Amino acid sequence: MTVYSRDDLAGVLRDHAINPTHQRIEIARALFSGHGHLSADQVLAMVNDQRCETSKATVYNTLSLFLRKNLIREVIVDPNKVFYDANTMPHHHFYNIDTGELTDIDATAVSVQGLPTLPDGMITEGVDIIVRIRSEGV
Amino acid sequence: MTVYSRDDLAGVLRDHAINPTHQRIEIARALFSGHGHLSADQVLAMVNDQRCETSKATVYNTLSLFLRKNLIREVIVDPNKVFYDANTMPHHHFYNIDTGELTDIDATAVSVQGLPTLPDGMITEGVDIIVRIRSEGV
DNA sequence: ACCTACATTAGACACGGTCTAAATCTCGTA
DNA sequence: TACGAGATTTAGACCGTGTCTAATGTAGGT
Repeated sequence: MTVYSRDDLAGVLRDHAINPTHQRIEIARALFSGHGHLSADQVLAMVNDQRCETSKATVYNTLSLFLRKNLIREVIVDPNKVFYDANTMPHHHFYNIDTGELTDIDATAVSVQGLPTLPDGMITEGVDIIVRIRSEGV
Repeated sequence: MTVYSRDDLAGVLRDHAINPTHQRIEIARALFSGHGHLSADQVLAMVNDQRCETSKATVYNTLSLFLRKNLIREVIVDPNKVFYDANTMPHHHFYNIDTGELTDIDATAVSVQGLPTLPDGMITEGVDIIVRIRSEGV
């Protein structure tokens, strides 16, 4: 797990054609800090622990900007919260039903067979596999 | 696609140890009407088109009751809405990003290889595969 | 310094979903 | 038929995530 300086992050943002402002760098810091999968309110909390105060609107704006620029991924597993994932390598997820915890599964080893062909004119945007797990004997 | 009478549905509910009340039968009718995947508010709208008016609370109560009794399944693909699926056979989904439309994929033909072993003491509750698709050239 | 386009902000708002406390229904028992 | 207990339904208040708006701040080019 790499740790990025604020300058590194500015570079990463520029590489994705994103104007690196203070707020965006702090939000990127939170996402790339290795805390795994964060929801918008967790990002907001982390950023506001630091020096640079940021508003809710900016966090939401920035997350959808990062998403559009393929800097992060959206993970939809919880009915009332979206998680954001700084890992853009192809991968899937374990989802612990009891704790809500998400764990990555490297996709290079995983293969899916037997999917039907797509309807005409449709293309695949991505395949998400979610393995829902829980503790034995609950 | 089978069509159920209200009496059939009452039987289905009883088979799942659910007391078949008027409201529950109407909600089951909506879910099993072949409209595919419905959100809570769609169910509410369909039920209130019929004779028997039903409150929002009852729809939510009933949906989670049906879920607990394995009469229906929950499909989580849309960030701001849960869909309910009367098809409890093992299956996966195509999700049309543009229209929000969900289509079933029979799971009997699909196989997944290369998933890592679970952490100790954990068991798999289910594997969901979502193939996100969209129209070519958007 | 000025202009323009972009970025940020507070706070109101929308909406899916939950909770509560009261009303109503069901059904066995007498 | 009347009763009571427990299950069910209900309106409406409430909560949390996420969006929108309109005003303000900021950066870069001339």
